[in-house]
Amino acid sequence: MSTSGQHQFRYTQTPSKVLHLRNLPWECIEEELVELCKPFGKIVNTRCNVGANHNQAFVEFADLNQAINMATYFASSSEPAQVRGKTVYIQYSNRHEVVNNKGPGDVPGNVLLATIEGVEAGDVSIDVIHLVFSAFGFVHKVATFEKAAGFQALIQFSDVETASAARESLDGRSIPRQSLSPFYLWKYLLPDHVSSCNLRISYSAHRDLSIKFQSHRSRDYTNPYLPVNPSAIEGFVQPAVGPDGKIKEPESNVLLASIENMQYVVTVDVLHTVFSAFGTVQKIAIFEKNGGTQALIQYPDITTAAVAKDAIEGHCIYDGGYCKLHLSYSRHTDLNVKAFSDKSRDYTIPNSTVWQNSQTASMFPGNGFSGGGAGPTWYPNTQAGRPPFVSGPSTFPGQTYSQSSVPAYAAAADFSVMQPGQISGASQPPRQHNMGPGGASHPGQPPYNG
DNA sequence: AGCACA
Repeated sequence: MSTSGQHQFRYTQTPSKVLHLRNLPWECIEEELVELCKPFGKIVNTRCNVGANHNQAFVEFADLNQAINMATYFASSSEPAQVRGKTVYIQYSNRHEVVNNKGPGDVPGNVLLATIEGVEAGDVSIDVIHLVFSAFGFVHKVATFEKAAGFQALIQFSDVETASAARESLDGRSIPRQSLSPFYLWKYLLPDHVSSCNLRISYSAHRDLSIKFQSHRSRDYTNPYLPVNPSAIEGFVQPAVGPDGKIKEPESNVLLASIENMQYVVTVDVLHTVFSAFGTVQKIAIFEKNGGTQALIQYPDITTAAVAKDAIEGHCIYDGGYCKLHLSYSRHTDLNVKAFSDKSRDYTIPNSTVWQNSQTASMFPGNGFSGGGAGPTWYPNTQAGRPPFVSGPSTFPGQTYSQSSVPAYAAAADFSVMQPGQISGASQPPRQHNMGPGGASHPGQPPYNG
């Protein structure tokens, strides 16, 4: 002690919340440092493998007193600090913060930067990106763009934790060619010519993306009132003006859906699922007209209706061309429907407990995607001739192959998103407000409740 | 065993 005191005397150390550690085992890892240091306080940063021998490190504590605690403890302890049996020498660093080896893309934030490798910008739609990332939590905004690195997207989550979970699970993975969603709309995620589609994900320095328009390049799922950029929508799904220059119908917050080739029963629940992908559905009414089935779907605003209309128009609810949807704007602006019947719903009436349970969580098309490629793919025409939805909500197809709870993306080679019906939330009101397609929540994260 | 720079 007196000798070491003399050494200390030669190298006068002013206390710092950064400690310098030396004589560490070669290529000591962060976890080993943390193990050694965390009893003394909160570690905010580390830097390992410093020096020619890779046997030095820096540890930064949140508080100076924590560093002092550690330094003085080992200075007077008969048991030296050790890592893997090697004595570690600890002093105050002559620096006051750790600058670590993390690049800018490694600094956690709530916005992710995804580079989608091996695709052209037009190959992966913003809806697919939204679907994939929504498995981890509510996606606030998405912006896509092309850079030298390729096709990229910024995905904004509520918080760092959600973004980190998504990054951990998705970085280096591929977007699967098709999901197992029974909803044809979300079944084929990639065009045929795309052979692989790797995701490289880092953190963006952005905290809040500025989205000017809802378009095929950018979406703000928190703001249904954001105007749709007509030029950006153009060529995305359906131009609003026909080739014959026909005057487009006046927009409305209520959509009229005609269901063509309705080989299977289309229930209010099914429509709610499909249309909720674009925003809050307020009311639905199903009726017969001219021997066909039609439905009115009411959104709170025109913008949401416009986005939904453009995205869904001409798509089929089921694979095989079944239940093809044709959409137009209704002249209605506020439907007068029964709160709960087999042909209508008013979701704006709170606490309609009769149907609430079936509405919560189990109604997202994105949830159908799963199983690491191993789960059964659901086709309406393989259900032993039985129409899929006749028995009501409990036979929602996503639940027909529900398995035990699996963490999202647990499978080795493919996507594995939790199954519908596994999100607990029987007490959640049906307010999957502004959820995009596949607005599934990660386990432990309740659906967004605006 | 004695302070990094990406």
